[in-house]
Amino acid sequence: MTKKRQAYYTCSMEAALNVIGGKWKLTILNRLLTGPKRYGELHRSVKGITEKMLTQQLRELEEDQVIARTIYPVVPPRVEYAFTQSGEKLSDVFKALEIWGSNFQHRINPISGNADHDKSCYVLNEEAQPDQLIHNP
Amino acid sequence: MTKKRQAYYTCSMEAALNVIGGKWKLTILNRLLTGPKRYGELHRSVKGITEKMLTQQLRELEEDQVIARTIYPVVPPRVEYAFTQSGEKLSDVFKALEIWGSNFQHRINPISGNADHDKSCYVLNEEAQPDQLIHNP
DNA sequence: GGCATTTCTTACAAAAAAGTACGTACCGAA
DNA sequence: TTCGGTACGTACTTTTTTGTAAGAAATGCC
Repeated sequence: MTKKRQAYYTCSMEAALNVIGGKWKLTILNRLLTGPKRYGELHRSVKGITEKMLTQQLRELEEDQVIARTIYPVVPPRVEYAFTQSGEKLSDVFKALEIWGSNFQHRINPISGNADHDKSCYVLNEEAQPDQLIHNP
Repeated sequence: MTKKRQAYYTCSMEAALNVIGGKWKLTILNRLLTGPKRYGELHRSVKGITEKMLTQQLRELEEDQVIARTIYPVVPPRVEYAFTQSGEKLSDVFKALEIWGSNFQHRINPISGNADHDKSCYVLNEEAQPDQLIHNP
């Protein structure tokens, strides 16, 4: 999402989605939930992402003040990314998303457990119980 | 988002984002928060959206069982869209998004009030107070 | 000097999403 | 018989996003 990155929205939710949207943003932020991470760690952790994409998404998140970038003046370079105060507040959104998404998954695909669930993904402690199947009347 | 619409995800959040993501989804769902809406109503309400996009997004939301489509066999046709049970649960996510997005907006652009705020947007009753500005140390 | 390590850039190509423009069906009313 | 209103569908173009591949800087170590 090299998105327009406009500063004005007609709706707060759209603003939020612009920050969170994009193919890798949630996954990256997810990794940061367990604490600050180095560029390389993120790169290994978010599997499939290219360096270009990682850098780009991190820049955007930084621009949106969701994460902060700390450069240690060493060689080879060491750069760490961590949530800002504002970014940490996103955890509420994450929790809601996680709960709903979990239910959604169970509904769409009730058989498969979490067989191929990404272990490095943030998961709620509380068991998010799948709700019953909804049948179209 | 004619997205891949894959059924398996490694992360519930990604699943959720796939349902919610896309340029118009949130806006459309937002409108449905105040009750079932007809196709035409949505078209007028979600300003800027084309009929093709509206139809497409509605189809995807329906496919994901977030909304339900009711056809009344009359002429001219009357079609209504409404949240499913599952879709209604998204309101938690909306609330979290709305709160966070609102704070985000105030932080990014603290001066402008809600001058050009879309009146047909769902807004929380409770005042979402902007948090203080965060300065990069 | 040449190499390794880490964190990025940049130019270019491919894929995905969104937009444009126009067409269709239905049936009652004029 | 043509027209109006509603809810779409479809072919094609444009824009946006993502991916590929390569390079670059800084410095300690062999």
